[in-house]
Amino acid sequence: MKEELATRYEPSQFEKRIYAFWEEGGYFTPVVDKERPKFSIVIPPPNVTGRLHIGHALVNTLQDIIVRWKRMSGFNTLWLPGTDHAGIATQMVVEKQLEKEGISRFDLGREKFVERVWQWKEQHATEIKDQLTRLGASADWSRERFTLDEGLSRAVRYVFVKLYDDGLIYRDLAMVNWCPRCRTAISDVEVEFKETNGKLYHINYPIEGTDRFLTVATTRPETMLGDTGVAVHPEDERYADLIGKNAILPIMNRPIPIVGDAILVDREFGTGVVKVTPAHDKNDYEAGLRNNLPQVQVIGEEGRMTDAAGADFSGIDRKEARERVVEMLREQGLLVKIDQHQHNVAVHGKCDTPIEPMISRQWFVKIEPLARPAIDAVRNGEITITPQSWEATYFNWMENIHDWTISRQLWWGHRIPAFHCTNGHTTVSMDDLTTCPQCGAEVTQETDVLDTWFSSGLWPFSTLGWQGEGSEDAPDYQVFYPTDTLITGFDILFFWVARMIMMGLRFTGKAPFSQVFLNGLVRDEQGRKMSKTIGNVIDPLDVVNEVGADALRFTLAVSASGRDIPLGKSQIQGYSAFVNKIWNASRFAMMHIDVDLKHAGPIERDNLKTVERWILSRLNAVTREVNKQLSLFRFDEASKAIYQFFWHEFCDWYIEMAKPVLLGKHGTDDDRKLAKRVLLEVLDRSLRLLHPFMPFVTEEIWLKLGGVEPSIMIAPYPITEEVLEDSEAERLANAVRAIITTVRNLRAERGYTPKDRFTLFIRGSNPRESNFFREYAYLLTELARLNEVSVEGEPPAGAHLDVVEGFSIAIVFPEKVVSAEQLEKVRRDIEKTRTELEAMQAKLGNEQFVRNAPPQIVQATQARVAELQKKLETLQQNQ
RNA sequence: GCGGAGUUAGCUCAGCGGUAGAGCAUCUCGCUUACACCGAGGGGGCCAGGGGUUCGAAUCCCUUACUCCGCACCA
Repeated sequence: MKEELATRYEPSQFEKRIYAFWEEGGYFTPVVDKERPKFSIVIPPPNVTGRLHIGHALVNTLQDIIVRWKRMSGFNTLWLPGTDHAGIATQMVVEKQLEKEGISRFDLGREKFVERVWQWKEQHATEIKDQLTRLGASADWSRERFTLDEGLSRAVRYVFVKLYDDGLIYRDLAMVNWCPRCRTAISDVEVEFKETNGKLYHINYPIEGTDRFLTVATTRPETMLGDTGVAVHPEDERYADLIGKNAILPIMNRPIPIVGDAILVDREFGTGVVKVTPAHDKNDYEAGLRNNLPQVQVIGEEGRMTDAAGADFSGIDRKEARERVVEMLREQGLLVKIDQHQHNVAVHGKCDTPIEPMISRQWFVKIEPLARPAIDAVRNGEITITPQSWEATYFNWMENIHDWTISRQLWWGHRIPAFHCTNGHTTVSMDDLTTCPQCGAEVTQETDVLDTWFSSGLWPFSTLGWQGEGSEDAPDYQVFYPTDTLITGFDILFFWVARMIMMGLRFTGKAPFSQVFLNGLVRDEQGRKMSKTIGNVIDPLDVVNEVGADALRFTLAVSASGRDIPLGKSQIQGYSAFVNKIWNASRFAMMHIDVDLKHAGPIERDNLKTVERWILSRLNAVTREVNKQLSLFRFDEASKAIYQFFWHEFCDWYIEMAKPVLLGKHGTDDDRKLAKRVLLEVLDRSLRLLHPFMPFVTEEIWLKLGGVEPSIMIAPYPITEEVLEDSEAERLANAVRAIITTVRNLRAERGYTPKDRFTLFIRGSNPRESNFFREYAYLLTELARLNEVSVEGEPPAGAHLDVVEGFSIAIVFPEKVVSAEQLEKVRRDIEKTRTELEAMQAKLGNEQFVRNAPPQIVQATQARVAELQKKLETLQQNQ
């Protein structure tokens, strides 16, 4: 080898250079060719709100592993990157920025404000790209998309218009979730419930014309100002006579009817009397419709009380209003009691502000017709979800889905393509209108924008050039749609995954992807959620700077099983040691390899010795395992398999076994040549196996091996080759390893030093085995530190006897007093062997076991018994 | 309330019907010319409790307890 590796593994020395090398090579960009087998995947577009966190590092590492694996496996592979405009979230961060400057978005006005958000977007989209680059993401940046791009916006507009024309989008006055802080309606999925220790207020409502009261209980006394009725259960004897009478609403002194409503009222709960506020509670809203109760809006869009709440309250905040209402009730003697009450408060997931249910005119998607095919697609296996347990959650949600509120009273987003005229006509149109098609009056465009997830729902096809009817021949769409795999967090299963499935099926007639893998949440070592308040947040870029991208990626892969992922410094450190190991093993190999891959020629299998056959056979098995586990999204199993092989088989054993030959201490020149060739082979294949997990270090090393391909990332991914399988070589090599381990154990147990040398007697059960041990006597001598290995001789009396992997061995130790501790150890060994033997014999003595268990199990048990018997007898001779 | 997941070595988890595993941590011994981010070796578990199915259960079924996550939500 001409080139050598640096003495120390320092990722910062080459990671950026390697990434630039890939970009220059154009390896991230697939060809647009319908004939070639393709693999495509779209990134879950990160929000342009800020920097990427460790969760992004995870989801993008997992995608890159799959993408690199598929690309090396011969697929024409596209990983399409991009970002999401993230309506509310981005608007919020920019508003906060403005706040620091002492202005609000209203001071700027819509147009100027949106300009500011675009500036923000440009800056952060660049930053996000840089971060993904540092992680090694092999995404095709030439196809980078943003949800507000012109093409994607056209697709959004087309979908909106089409759904409207099909009667699946409507505009209506309805009870919606209103966020007073963001001053917009939000959809059901954006509402989160927070368990809160609140209060339950019991209030007396006087009954008109009597001196009786009805006691109602409420958690939100301020809403009573908008009460327009009191409900009891129609069959409740306690109150039956009151139905039809009026109660007097305290403070407001307004008569409100007492109605019977079996749906709203649960007789058993509380006093069995419910105040009805149709304008500020979903259940009350419906009860109000049933009983013809008027809707009085007492809380406005900003969470302040309206004029309808009366002069005492108009304009004050809803929180303050609550205190004042309670105070007034107390003064009037109508407050019965206040109980502690634990209940769930609905808050806006983005800003934690308590939701105000409110009647408002909004745009909705009639969802049921879209949901049905989406349910079927998962049910009939067109789409699989991994881990499968999420399918139940998916069905549960889809089957109980409610219409989707898609309008947002925001400025940042896709403006709804509806045009209102002064005569009250509304027209939805692909083209911008200036006059009303119905009456010719002037029109203005709807000011609301669409829910961010409306555009994200089209992501798998809008990013590939689909823009509605007539755009289906877009080349990327033709070649890469439908995509194959979607990898994302389970937290956006409803927000995003479900919507993509619905939209994809509706508009392209195809499921947008066939496999969904939902990854877990990254947590800290103690399983806690990472949060700024706890201070346990790990910034992926810090880790990359510290230990390199490869160590971080490998740690994430090893930890990712679909469940929550505990991540801490110790884990990352452990796997950065592994990268270091790869580096140093490669360094060692390259000191001996003297011909590059291009000129190495095929391996002459007939000349291979047992140890070489063994390592190649093991490598082949690992290759099978990795390919299989990756196809199942078992990143943990796949990465652990290579880790185990590379470190504990290749480095710990094979390299050590090859050293005597490589260093010229043993064997012929041809032996050495062959050993070098095998060393190169195993290193090459291992690097290729590892590449999807550790792209940088594998490339840095592999380039120096002089392969045919210009980059490891387009070299073929190893596949299983039957000729490499060799169970006999594995059996014999395992025996050698076990014998060496046994000698090492005994050395330690008996208190000998590494310098003490022993004589080993070993016997094969046939001439072939004897020859094998004769051939590898030098290895036993070297690695077990012996002075002699005797294959023929009879061990002298007093030698330590044992049976290892079925082979009888005897070891002659130099004179040394055997301590009580050592005798104890022998005794325990015997005890352990005897216990197992007895258990096995009992099994065989059980007629039902022999009769019912599969024959191979019975045989294996018999074989084990024979082995244990032999071992027990041998061990007993040591006493 | 409905649904899902979990409870295995000190920690984090894998194994999901046939002799209890890994990583980290811990202890002992070693600076053997790739690597001390190393090597060799050791200790440590009635697989949450109970019941059942089976020749055989950490693994399947039932049940209890606790934890977590969705969804729904009673004022």
